[in-house]
Amino acid sequence: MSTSGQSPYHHGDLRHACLVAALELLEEGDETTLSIREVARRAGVSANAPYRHYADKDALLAALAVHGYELLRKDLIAAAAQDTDGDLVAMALAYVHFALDHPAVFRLMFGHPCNRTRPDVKDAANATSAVLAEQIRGTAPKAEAEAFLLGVWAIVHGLATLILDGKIASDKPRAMGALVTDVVRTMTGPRRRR
Amino acid sequence: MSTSGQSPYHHGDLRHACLVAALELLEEGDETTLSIREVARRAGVSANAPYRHYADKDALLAALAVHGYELLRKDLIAAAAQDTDGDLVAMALAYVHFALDHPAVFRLMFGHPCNRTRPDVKDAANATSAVLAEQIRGTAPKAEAEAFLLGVWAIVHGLATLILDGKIASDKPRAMGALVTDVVRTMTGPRRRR
DNA sequence: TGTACATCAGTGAACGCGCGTTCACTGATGTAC
DNA sequence: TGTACATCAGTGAACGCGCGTTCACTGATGTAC
Repeated sequence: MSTSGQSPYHHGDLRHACLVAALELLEEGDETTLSIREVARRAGVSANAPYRHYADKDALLAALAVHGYELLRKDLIAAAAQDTDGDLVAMALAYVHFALDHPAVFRLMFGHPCNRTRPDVKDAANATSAVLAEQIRGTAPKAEAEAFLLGVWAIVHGLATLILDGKIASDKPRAMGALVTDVVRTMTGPRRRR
Repeated sequence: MSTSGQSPYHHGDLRHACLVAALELLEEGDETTLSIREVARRAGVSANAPYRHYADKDALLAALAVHGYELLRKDLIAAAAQDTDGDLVAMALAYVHFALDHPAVFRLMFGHPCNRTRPDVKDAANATSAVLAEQIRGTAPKAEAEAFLLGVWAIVHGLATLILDGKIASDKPRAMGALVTDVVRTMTGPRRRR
């Protein structure tokens, strides 16, 4: 495997290059602008070369989703280390920031059918939500552990998607981070005057 | 405008028929299976007839989104009447049920670019979230009204999308409705032992 | 160290497909007189 | 009540497009002897 030479007939690591190109495409637009042909173009390779490494388009999408779940999982683990006991703010921020940083990947990860059909994607998804679940359970009131877990997940996921879809405006001087912090504190903190 | 006759050259209400056909298509699959040509086929009309009523495909999608927002708004208003003071369960259930009953429309309403570009869609979206906001504000603790509003919206929207995307399993005997009720009560009710 | 050969990772051309959209057109409708 | 005509709402054929995917192929690589 040598990458030297003027016109390398062998690419070197086309599998990875395809993944990177596909991620670039997703960052630029949405899932509909992603095609095997464009990925091949970006990788500087003929239109059918990617088929050496991905059985079909679905396989490439699945690989992207798996990659996304791994990234998110790492972010969540790093954030969990910052959250002191009883506080879930750092994790919530990590979740929302991931969505804002990789909108199309995030949508692919949660909306695409490959989540239902591909075992590898399901595994990656489960591994990621396990991190989330463990951290949330650590701060949950004992009697309502299950509902609290789903509630917090729904809050961070809901905030992420609503912001992503422009339903929660950011035209205020207040930053998104402050907003997320506020909401999470309000909904998970001790309830005050009704 | 007569619908009698053996082979009506004039359809009668093709505008509406297109909308209905498009909704059917969305219920059956996802947004990618929706095409002007298929809509025309369903309506029993030539491939370009819909262009009499919708400028282009985007206009049709926008009309679908607007229709979806109006349906959701009506559901929310009906639910609001059922919610006694301080309780948001009926509205939460209405929101989630709408998403489960019309998954593709729901995704279109929140994920599609026409939400950002089409003023009519934005108006419909605002009218719908206004209903939500008014009802939630009525039960919000005074000092945290804004954060509480976003928090509750995030919970219902998060639950809806997570369930829709199969992230929250329904294989337990426990019904989705009970789950949603539980989560909403837990997250909005008085906080107990930590 | 050199060579034959299996294997791997690409190429280039071609396929069929369904799509969005446009064009020139025609059949039906309703209104003015 | 009858007729000319503008207008509306469809038709049918065609366009170009980019796509996913397959095919037979070739250049490069590495390994056995």
